[in-house]
Amino acid sequence: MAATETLTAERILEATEEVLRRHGPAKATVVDVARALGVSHGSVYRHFRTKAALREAVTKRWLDRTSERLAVIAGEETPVEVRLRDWLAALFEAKRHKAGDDPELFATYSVLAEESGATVGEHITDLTAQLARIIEDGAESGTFRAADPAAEARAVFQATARFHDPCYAREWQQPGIEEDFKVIVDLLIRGLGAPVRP
Amino acid sequence: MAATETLTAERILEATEEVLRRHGPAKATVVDVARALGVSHGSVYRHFRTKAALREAVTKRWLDRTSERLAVIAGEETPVEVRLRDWLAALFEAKRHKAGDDPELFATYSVLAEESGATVGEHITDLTAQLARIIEDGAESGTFRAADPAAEARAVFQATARFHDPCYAREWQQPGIEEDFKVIVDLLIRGLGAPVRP
DNA sequence: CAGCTGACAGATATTGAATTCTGTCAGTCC
DNA sequence: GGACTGACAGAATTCAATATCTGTCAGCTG
Repeated sequence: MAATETLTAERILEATEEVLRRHGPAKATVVDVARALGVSHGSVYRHFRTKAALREAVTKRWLDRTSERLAVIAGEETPVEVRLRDWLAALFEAKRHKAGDDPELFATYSVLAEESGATVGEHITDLTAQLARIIEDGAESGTFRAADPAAEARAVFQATARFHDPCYAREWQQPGIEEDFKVIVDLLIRGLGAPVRP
Repeated sequence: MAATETLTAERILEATEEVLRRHGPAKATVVDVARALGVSHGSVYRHFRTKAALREAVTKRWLDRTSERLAVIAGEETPVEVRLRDWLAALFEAKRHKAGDDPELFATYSVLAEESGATVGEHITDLTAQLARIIEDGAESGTFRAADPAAEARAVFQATARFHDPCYAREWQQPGIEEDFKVIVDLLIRGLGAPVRP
């Protein structure tokens, strides 16, 4: 399809996503990607030095989509304790939705993420920075008494790992998980120094 | 060794641990265990209905050893916020020590735990009950204002997963993990209603 | 006769030969 | 001459034959 257009990194990434969706992470080959694009696999290597680099780029695209959506929430003007809660809920909801909607594709991306340690690390740094911004805002407005927003952001992120780390994906569909989420987030927000919600 | 003694479940469990240590979870067979004991593998099946049951029993023994050690701390008479901190630190230290000391054996037991969902579930229920007791004590003494100690115990356990869940084992040796632990535990203890430590 | 053995059927794992894949590059085609 | 092809070497993966393991049970043994 559309073999007439010039071959770009973007088009290769799209084709790679499609091949991964179809074949899964174990069986998706560079030859498959080239075939889907109607080119020889040598051409793919002109844009990505290795198969690992190609997979890493696909992973980055996928992670960035979530980062961008969360950045919107982090930038809102709502009260910080509401904003923090919304942000964490949005992260949880995004992950749970992806995992529940198409478990196979989610498993595929989980494998990719496992491979691409550095890329995932950057993604986590990014998300933690968003959290730190919210906590800083809270410190300025007097809602939180944050001694070290960056450290507390990391703590909040890690303490809620159960609701965003793929290794817990199977638990996201269980009943009662919403309550678990609420109790942990309440504890953390109170720990940051905010008054308890009614 | 000691092939003259009668064959008991206990002796089989010991031999199984040894075989697992030697061969790893993938290659440890019932025949190996029987050979180590100097009996036929049919005899092993007299005490454990299946290989899975045998592995589950080994896993339970291993988990129970940790539970027992932690129960001692949970039962101490120290101030609750100190006791809670000590308990969580002991859990972290126990896991980290096992993982760092003999990574291969730890990986073996992680695989076993993965297989034995029910047994691990009971172990977690047990640990959470210990935590709940500490939080209840804190509520009685007025240090914590616990609305629902059982729920909060689960929350504290899950929020500190990074420091006891085997899926994070590789991070336990990294520098800075101690600080991460402290920030999360501080946040949780403050969230439970305790005053901040100096 | 209670506890154990060892042969057995079906399921699972191992092995090595044959295939497919990755990454390169000299050469082709606009 | 810059983008692309396709043949190639070595690495990684299949696949099927082969071996091992699990779980059972009739019969042995002390």
